[in-house]
Amino acid sequence: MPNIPRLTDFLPYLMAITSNAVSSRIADEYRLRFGLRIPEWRVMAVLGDGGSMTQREMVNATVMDKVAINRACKVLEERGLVARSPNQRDGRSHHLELTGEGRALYAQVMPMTYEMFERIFTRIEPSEQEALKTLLSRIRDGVQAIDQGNPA
Amino acid sequence: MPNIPRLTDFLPYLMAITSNAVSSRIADEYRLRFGLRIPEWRVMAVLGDGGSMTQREMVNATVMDKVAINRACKVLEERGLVARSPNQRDGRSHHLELTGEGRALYAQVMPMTYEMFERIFTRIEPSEQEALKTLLSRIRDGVQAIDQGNPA
DNA sequence: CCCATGTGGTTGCATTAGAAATAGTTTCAC
DNA sequence: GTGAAACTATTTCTAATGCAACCACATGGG
Repeated sequence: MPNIPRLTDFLPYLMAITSNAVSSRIADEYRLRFGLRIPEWRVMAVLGDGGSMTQREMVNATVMDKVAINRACKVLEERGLVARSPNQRDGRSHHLELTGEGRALYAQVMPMTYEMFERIFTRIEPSEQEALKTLLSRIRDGVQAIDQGNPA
Repeated sequence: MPNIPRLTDFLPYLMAITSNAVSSRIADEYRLRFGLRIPEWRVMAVLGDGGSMTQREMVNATVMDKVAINRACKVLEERGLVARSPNQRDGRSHHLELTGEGRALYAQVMPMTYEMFERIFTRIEPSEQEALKTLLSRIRDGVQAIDQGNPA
């Protein structure tokens, strides 16, 4: 049986520092070139992909906090990248979508994102990338299985 | 050629949310049972594993910020889990090590850590865990290769 | 219709993380 | 030996993150 793990051999730690390295590398690039932070980029990504949606729908589509979504939307709205329109079905929420300017930026941001990703993951074969995705998904399942037993 | 990635299919995003899920699950457990936060646990882990060392050595041994190390050490010292002793060779720094009480807590914390890890990763075969480690290491290499070209 | 309850969104507050500035110490060239 | 430059640790300041309370509207039961 494996004994007490060294920190530098402990998977949750390795995942944290690796994810952090990747994220902050990409985040620097976004801020530098587009003045976008990660939450704002994520909102643009879901709106660019999914079209018009409410904040709640964005929360469901991502694992982001509703406050993070709200703040990101507010910033993007002030920059004229996102527009709100009333929701007839529910007066509490609005439909949000990219403006023309927003779509123009989206068209710039996404290729850069993909290029950035390719540079970092050049040496990782596509098959390995797929394997990693399913592995990560299974790990999330493992966490969730425990959360079921120990609801916060 | 793959086109613009969906957020929910974008590896850096998946890594971030997965790592976050794992970390916060473990962090809750630490805080609940031992009143330790992640940085404090990490310091205990390296001291428990490596014996006496300076803060700078801890910074090198982990990827943690020097401020985070310093704050964690201060908290642990105030709780009597870690002790400082002067460094004859260099008056700027101290040697830090676990006290008896610190080692006692370490002996409790580490098995719990490992048990927690096993619960989350039950369904991930040891061979897959190893594969994941090397994959993460290669991804870090990829980030570093870019940082070389674009020094901050 | 009216009240109780639930939900989307917003704001405020506390916690955390990191960058920049500071103090004290060492090292090295001269 | 002295002064400049570099380094360890610490403090301070600012930005980011997440939680909890809150408001406005919606829904369902009486």
